[in-house]
Amino acid sequence: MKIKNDDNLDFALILANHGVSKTKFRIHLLNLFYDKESLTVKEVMNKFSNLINKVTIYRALVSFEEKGLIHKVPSSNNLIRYSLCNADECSASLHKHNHGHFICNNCNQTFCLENYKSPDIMPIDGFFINSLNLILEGYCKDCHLH
Amino acid sequence: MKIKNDDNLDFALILANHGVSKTKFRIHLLNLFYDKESLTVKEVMNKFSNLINKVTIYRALVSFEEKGLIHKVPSSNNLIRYSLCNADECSASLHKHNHGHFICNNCNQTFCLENYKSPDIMPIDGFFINSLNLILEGYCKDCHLH
DNA sequence: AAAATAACGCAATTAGGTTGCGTTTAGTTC
DNA sequence: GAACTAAACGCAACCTAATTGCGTTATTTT
Repeated sequence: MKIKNDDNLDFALILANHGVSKTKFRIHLLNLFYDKESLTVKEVMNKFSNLINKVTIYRALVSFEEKGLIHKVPSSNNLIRYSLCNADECSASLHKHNHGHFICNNCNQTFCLENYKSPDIMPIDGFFINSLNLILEGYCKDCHLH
Repeated sequence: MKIKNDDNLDFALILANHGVSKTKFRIHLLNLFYDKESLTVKEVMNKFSNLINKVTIYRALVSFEEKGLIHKVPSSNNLIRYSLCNADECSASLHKHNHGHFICNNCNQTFCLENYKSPDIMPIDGFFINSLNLILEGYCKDCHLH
């Protein structure tokens, strides 16, 4: 289950525990990830009303990823998309969700599909698996009628 | 199972049956897809020794996709990647594979993981699903030792 | 509080992907 | 199979996402 930020989490503390600098921007960015299923750089820029330089966003996302806070989500629309790691399923080197994610081909929003279960990760000879993602794509309700 | 081109397939005929022009390039391109699990534009360019203009490749891929010959495969490295449709599982509007695909984060090669089974597609209210992909990422044997 | 380290913003650059248009090739009709 | 139509092709230019370098500012460490 996704943790909501009405749990009154201390985002600065979470950053510290992961060895990430506690700048105002990065605290707010982490907060964002607890609200949204997944985010692209563009979405983050919009959330900050374009007041934050895009380079800063790119570097913060890379830093979060390196420290195991977030992980990339594959998609067909060639945009880098990140999602929050959850302690139950993600480790520093192995990322997964137990459910599928739906990405709208029009508005690019992402939704959790709890009904779609991901298979468990099992080792396979010759492959060093870092992540497992079950990706569904199509159109969400709002975009279907366009 | 993946059909191999030692089945002596008539690629020109397959193109014709899908309403795609049978140019020399497109016949060879389709042939390529029967050899390789999935392809990016870059990989196609290399296969043709950069003799084919990239625009031609992009447009051929879009055409193949529109006519239901290939479909996009999501990945985290923001590259457009296509894979051959198989008649068993893909229709014009709904694409899936019954097994997972492994993408190497280093060499970008793709491998079928038949041991990983994709869940069946089931309709969900408010979502119009076009594709389902089970994506595993990491490093292949060759790239792990770098 | 001072020194060391990392984040930030700006400008410039790279790279994947797209568009317009004139030319060539494939498909169609007689 | 010659003439016409439609689509594919190649080139140049363009767009947008992502990256790099570097001087400045903020954070972390001691």
